[in-house]
Amino acid sequence: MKAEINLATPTDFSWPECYRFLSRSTQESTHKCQEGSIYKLFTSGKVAKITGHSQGRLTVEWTNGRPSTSEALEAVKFVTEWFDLERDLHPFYRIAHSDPLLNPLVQAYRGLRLIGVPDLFEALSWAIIGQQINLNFAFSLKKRLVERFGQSAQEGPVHIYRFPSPRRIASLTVEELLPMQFSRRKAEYLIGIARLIDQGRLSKEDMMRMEFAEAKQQLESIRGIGSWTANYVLMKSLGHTDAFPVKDVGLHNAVKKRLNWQRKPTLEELNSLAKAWVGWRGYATFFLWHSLLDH
DNA sequence: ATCCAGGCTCCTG
DNA sequence: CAGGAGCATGGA
Repeated sequence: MKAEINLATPTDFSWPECYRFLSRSTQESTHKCQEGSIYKLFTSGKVAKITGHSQGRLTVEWTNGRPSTSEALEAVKFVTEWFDLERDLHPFYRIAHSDPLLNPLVQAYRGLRLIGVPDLFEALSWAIIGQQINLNFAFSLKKRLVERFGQSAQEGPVHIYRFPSPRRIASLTVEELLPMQFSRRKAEYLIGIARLIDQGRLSKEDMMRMEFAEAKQQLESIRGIGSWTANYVLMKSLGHTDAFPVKDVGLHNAVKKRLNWQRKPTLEELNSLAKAWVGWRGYATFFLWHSLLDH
């Protein structure tokens, strides 16, 4: 297996815009952005360097050892889901172009794709960590968890980490998470979900076979997962472009800012705006979130 | 100081 | 069954 793989990118793909989203926090702990490339640690313990190029091309390179066939396939699958490379965005752009709120965003961020969290446990954990608290605090909680319980590898001068496995988190007690400033509730949610996944009672494979409503219902039946978290995960990990976390504060702030309002929109107003986005409400939400990086 | 952050559960009346 | 307290902490 050669140590570099080329992937074709779709027409509507902007590496710089995706990179900008993935660089949004200096506290990010599960990948490293450096000089236009992104480094990611895979299960094998090998680090891949991902770089977008012009001419509709993206490369995945291994810097510390050649990948086996299965490792290469894992990486390709991951990158494809991470950048949503197989999505046909024409219907979304058609909707967005005739929408006063979305049109400026798709013009400005042309080629941005919904950056996912392909691993279901990581997506659920990240959503739970982010409940109620500001994003900076959420990033530092995640960083503590990752640096304490995740695998790591050395890549030049920097350590790079993987999000901890469900098995590792399932083995913890609530008391071990409290000193890291998790609330008791969040620690319980996290460990509970890790156990469900470790026991095989919750899996991405199963969830991917379900219709939206069924998947949402299963998620919401789990302690710690409400409608915001369910929709977040459906959108970021399970590929549902219409999942709509309507209670999201970031979404509220983005809409307020884009419309130049003095107040945040009500849920009724949001649902009303979003009627025009049906089928793509998750994508619309993601573009609105991205707009908060401006200014 | 008070309120709010990419919410949710649980308790109260 | 609607409404509200509590959660952990940092920043405005």
